[in-house]
Amino acid sequence: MTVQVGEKAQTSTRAKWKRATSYDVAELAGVSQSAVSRVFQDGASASKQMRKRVMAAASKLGYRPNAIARGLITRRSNMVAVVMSQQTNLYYPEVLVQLTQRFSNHRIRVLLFTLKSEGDIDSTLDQVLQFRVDGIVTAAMLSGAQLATVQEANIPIVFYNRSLPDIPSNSVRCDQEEGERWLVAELFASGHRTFAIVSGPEDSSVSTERTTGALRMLREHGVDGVTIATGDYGYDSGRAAFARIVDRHGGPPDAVIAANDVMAIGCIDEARESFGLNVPGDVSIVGFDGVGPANYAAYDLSTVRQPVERMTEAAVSMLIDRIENPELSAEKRVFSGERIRGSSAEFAADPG
Amino acid sequence: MTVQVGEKAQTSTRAKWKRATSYDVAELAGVSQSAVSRVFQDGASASKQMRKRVMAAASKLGYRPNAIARGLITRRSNMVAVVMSQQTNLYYPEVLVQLTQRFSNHRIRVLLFTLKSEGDIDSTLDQVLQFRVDGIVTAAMLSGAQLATVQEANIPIVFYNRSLPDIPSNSVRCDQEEGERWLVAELFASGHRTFAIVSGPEDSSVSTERTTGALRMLREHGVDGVTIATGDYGYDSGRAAFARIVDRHGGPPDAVIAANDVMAIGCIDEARESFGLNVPGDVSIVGFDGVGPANYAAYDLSTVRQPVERMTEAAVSMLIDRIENPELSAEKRVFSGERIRGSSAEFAADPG
DNA sequence: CGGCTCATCGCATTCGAATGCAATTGCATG
DNA sequence: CATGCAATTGCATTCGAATGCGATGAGCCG
Repeated sequence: MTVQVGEKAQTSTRAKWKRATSYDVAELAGVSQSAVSRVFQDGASASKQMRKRVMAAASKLGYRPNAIARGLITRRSNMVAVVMSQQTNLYYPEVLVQLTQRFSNHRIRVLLFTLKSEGDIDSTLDQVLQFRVDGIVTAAMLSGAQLATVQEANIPIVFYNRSLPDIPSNSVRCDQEEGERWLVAELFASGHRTFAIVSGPEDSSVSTERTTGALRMLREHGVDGVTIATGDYGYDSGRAAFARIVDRHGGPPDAVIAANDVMAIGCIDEARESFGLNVPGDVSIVGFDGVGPANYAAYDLSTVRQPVERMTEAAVSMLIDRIENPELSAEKRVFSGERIRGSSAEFAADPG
Repeated sequence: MTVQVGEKAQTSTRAKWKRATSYDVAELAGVSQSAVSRVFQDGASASKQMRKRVMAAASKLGYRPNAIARGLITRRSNMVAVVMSQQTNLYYPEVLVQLTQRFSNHRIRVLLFTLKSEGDIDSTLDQVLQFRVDGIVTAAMLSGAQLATVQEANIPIVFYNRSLPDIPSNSVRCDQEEGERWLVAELFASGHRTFAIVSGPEDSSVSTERTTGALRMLREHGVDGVTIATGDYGYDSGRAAFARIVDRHGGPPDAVIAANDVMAIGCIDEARESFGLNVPGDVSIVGFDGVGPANYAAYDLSTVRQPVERMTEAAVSMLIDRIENPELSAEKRVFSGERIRGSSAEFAADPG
């Protein structure tokens, strides 16, 4: 091992390979290690002069409490796991940003786990458990056995935008079905009679909820034989889906219901560019989510916006409650989406 | 403390408030704790039958090695910090997703830190250091003092899309200036003579690089008196900026150079909707990044795409190299952006 | 059959901070 | 001045896994 000092500017005079510990600080300050520990805690008792001496020594050594060691003894890592499928973050980055910042306000850090698709949670879950996170927010579905594993480990968990029916578990979600029902109702009320649906990936529970919600409402209105094309939530898949729909349907339907905004935008572009159709004149197109591009003037989607602010706030406070109060019983919070009447679909005039 | 058992279904017969430790497993298996530890390590020596006995006991107890405790003794947390400004993730979620997945392939987890703007790193950096991460990828600028702090703590750090001139540090970035110079060159070659720039937030170093890059090239072509409007990388700010530009310029310039795609899209919509202008007939608009919406048919931006795949791959492997090999000297990797000739700007015909 | 090597295993210690308990001090009160 | 109470402080232990070292045993060779 070559001794290589002085190459880099050492701000401090002590060239240290090891980071300073509370013992080092204690020694320099001439106090006990416990004292150092207490100075760096919130509610601990330490005199003013003690604080001063310790802080002086600490800053001289560049000491920072070791969160790992602290976590070991306190059994609190101050980390939560956020589990997301790739899509969730790609098409809804606000969710992650807001979760992170809200947790951070509570001095909690986010350990991020992303999944290629909602399928491969198993190995991920194992990792989550190994890191002894204080809690979990998951935007991916878990099987009953997986949930049991988590509960056995006594780790509070909050489901984001999914919920396990009949199982007591904490969840925060947007009412996908209600949103779809409104969209369908508006479309139907304004005269649309033939419909097509662009669904998301098969393993996306959100897509399933939206699709079945729309289908159910359509059936209630006596609409059957709805063409369904599957996409992957991406723009290109939306365009391809629209083309397939026209093909299978033998022309454009009155309305296309896409499982998210990005695919809806894809549909609009395909309708306009490849088929020379007028949106919403020839075909109405609606989406779901209320993401940024839905507002772009070229699209101005009719959609349902998820109240991300309130949902993330709810998820964070719910999880923190469960962390501090493990015996709290389960709770499910369901938010209605915000109904947005854009110009991508012909809706009846706003009654309001 | 009320004893409250049986409320929830306990899958296992042992109602445990504490998670199983390696000692518990050792006891049940009738071996030493060291043996358990070794079975759960990669390169450690343990006989086949030992493995079997220990694994049996472990799975019976639902044992999982405690990554926190392991991190304390090995001085490796197997976590890296990813520091991002809000914008980076909102307008470029791929970066985070890819970093996370690539690290995860190396059994490394991502601890996420988001900043409202690039300004408030100080408090964040302190947190990063407390968690004893093995390394840092930062998409936010650090001051010299901050970098010194990190280096003193012996934590490898890789800058993503920023670099400190004259300071040896690891960085991976896209050549913003080169990209802007190409855009300007194309615009100039195709006859544009009056220009405006929509810059990003003042504290975004990426925006600064792009803006000054464009300005420099313009000046080299003898163009002066360029109108500059400031945005915040968001769509609405792009629209507002365009309006201000027209106002100050007394009509639309030949070309608008936006610091990112989203603002470029905002400019296009404002030009078309509010001013009835033709893009690119009346005004050419270019962006930067190559994000998803840049491809939408309604916009089809001329832009420079960042090679995110290669950049994240480079950042991850560079950081891991430094973690495993701390004495490696600094390295800067600069990638050229991919030049995209969309239809949002009138470019001379592709020579290729 | 003796001696040797090598794989395997257990013992004891270590990582760095938190905390219960006891000792000490300071301060106010009677 | 004696007593009581509360605030500080230090000692010793604890959290859970990793690891150097020595002990044991198996297997191999001569």
